[in-house]
Amino acid sequence: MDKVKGKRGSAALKNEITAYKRRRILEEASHLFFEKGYEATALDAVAEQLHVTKPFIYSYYKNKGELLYEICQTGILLSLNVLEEALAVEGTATEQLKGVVERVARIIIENQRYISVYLREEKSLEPEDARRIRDLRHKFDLQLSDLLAKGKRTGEFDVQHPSRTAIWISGLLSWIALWYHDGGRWSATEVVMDAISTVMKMVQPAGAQRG
Amino acid sequence: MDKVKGKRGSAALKNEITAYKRRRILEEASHLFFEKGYEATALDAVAEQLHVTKPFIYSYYKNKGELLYEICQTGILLSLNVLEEALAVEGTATEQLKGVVERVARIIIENQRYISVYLREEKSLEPEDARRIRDLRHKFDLQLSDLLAKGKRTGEFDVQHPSRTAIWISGLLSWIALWYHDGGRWSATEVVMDAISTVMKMVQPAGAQRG
DNA sequence: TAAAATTGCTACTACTCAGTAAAAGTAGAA
DNA sequence: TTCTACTTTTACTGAGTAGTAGCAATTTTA
Repeated sequence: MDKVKGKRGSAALKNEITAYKRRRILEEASHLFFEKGYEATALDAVAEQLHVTKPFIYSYYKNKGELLYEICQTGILLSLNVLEEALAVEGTATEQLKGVVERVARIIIENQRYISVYLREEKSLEPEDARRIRDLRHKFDLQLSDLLAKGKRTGEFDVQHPSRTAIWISGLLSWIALWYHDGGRWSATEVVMDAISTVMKMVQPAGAQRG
Repeated sequence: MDKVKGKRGSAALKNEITAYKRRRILEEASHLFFEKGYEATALDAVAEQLHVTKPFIYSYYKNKGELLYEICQTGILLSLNVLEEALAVEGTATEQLKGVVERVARIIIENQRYISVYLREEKSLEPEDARRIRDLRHKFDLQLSDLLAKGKRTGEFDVQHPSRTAIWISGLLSWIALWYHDGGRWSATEVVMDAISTVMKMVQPAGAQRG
């Protein structure tokens, strides 16, 4: 009767397998979009990486645009999730901000391809998809802004305009995705540490440096 | 005998006209590349904007890639030129850095389309072109780094690692091109002022804030 | 083992677009 | 007007690729 029937339980497994295939397609697509750009990457090339054919991809994704949408969404959701994770840790605004920058910077380095595809290919998204992504981005900036406002109230931070400062900070973090590269002049840890101290300088009040 | 002959002087005028046509093509191309992306923009569309045809463009540019190269180059050269202009003004490291950030931020807002096409479409450049652009970019970061090192020597700045800080600053400036938009929440002047104070906070030593 | 359902592939269409050959148009010189 | 040189267009080719119809292979169910 039900679409999800048969030996109960095997339907769940099947869903897992379908989800796995979708994840693998997304993963290879993100690599190629990152390396060659969205428009310049043919789905045949993505299929080849997976040792399957193009119609295989079309039976898991509606079209090329959906693939791009999910990559962009993955990038921003990963960041948003660790931001919320860091905010859930009890502590002063200073401690929380350090936690946010550390975790987000790390997740950006580890998932660079998702974030930079998002930053570079926003214009290739369908308008409706672009709006949804922008909303997520906005949510990120808003939570960061709230944290800055909290630190301002407690006197920990000196920021005249939390929402504008939040944009600079989220810009600094995004920027990592655009220039970092493995085996470059600086290690991931150095970059993360430097991001933390740079952000703290941006918000610390006079006479409070060296923390 | 000479390629440049005929009524002497008219050759110069002709060169000016050719240069003007090239500039106009570049300008329209930069608008479309900015709005729709490089790969997604057909040269027929660029030609249409200019009320000419595609072969017209091909008689002033060798191919589509050359157009992209010149757009990217324009973006970085504009920034590099105002940086050098600001450095030529006598003053303390603090004064010079403020001058640099103000001018570069302004030029980035005014020429947003060139800079953001450069940031987004670097992967679409021919390898050789990409290298040349990277060299210009590197020159920018290096001069900024030298300024920070100078301020460090005089005790005006507190930066442990000038070349890394230079990258954060040039990232902050580039970031403007990616999110600023006319008629948005903040005016160009507000953004420029905020960029200056944010950068100064990043480099100012303890107890020196509010300058 | 046979029927049914699912999954993936072969082979294709329809279209877009970079780049070009060659003709047509235009302006100045004689 | 006619020759010459240059500028711009018309009309085309060829390559690449998003997306699909329908078949083949495999697995599941009975």
